[in-house]
Amino acid sequence: MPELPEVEMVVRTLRPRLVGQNITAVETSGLALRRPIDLKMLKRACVGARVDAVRRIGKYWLIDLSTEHVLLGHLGMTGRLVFADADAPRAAHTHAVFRLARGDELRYVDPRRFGVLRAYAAADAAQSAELAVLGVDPLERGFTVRYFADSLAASRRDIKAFLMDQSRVAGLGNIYVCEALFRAGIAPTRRSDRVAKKAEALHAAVVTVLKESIENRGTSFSDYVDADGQSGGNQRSLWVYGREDDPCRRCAGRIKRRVQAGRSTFFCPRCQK
DNA sequence: AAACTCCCCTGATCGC
DNA sequence: TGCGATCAGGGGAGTT
Repeated sequence: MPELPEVEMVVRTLRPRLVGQNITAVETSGLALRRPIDLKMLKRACVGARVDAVRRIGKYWLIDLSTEHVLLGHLGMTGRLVFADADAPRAAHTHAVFRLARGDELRYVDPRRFGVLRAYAAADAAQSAELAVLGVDPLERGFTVRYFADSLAASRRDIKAFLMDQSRVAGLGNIYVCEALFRAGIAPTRRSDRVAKKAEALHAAVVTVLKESIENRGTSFSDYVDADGQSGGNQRSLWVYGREDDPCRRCAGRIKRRVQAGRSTFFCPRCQK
């Protein structure tokens, strides 16, 4: 579910409600996410900690704690972070609860349990299994046209698979890959090293598609909400994703769907070459 | 290096 | 109305 813009919205809505707050206790459901949750490590990091900062790298959210630890999470397909009063009933599939000294709780809810929730010593986080493999975040300074063009030139995979690969560009998922390729006018099956000439246009398309979605508070198909419980509005601005057989908004031709790397790709055969 | 297949898990939807 | 098949915005492991 959540790709870079949705995680960015979660981080932005967490920040004012969480920074400066103190965590007094942590609980978990006992069920594993993608991997089992290490409750001992979560407690070591969180109990008695003050939240110093909330940030994002790719699709990961990070909470910096005064204990010199970092809480790191990924929302998978269906993960949510929600605030609730401590005595409010817990939603089904609540797998972690962080009690705040203020009296309320931050809860991690994830029906499909494809998410990640881990704590690291602050000095170790960047070298963690999750973060060490990530490429450049497309909204950071390091995402230059040069970096992107060189990276494209070095790959013979199709451009859809390339853009989905978090070790190249960290944060794009199925929706924004489809949208960025449409915006740049590039067919999803083109070989990466052969779109190098269009690297600048594709680079701009990636950045624009992400920024526009953030302005629209992210894309909500079914379950995505930010930490205030708000749905996004970007689903109304999509050009191709989820629009199989609908008319292209640019040329009025028919939007097609094909399966690539195990996932649906939506594209306009007339607008994307 | 990259493509495949299968896997993790729940829930919504669709065709019969 | 019920029921199974299929699909979903995520990633990873193991195999060619």
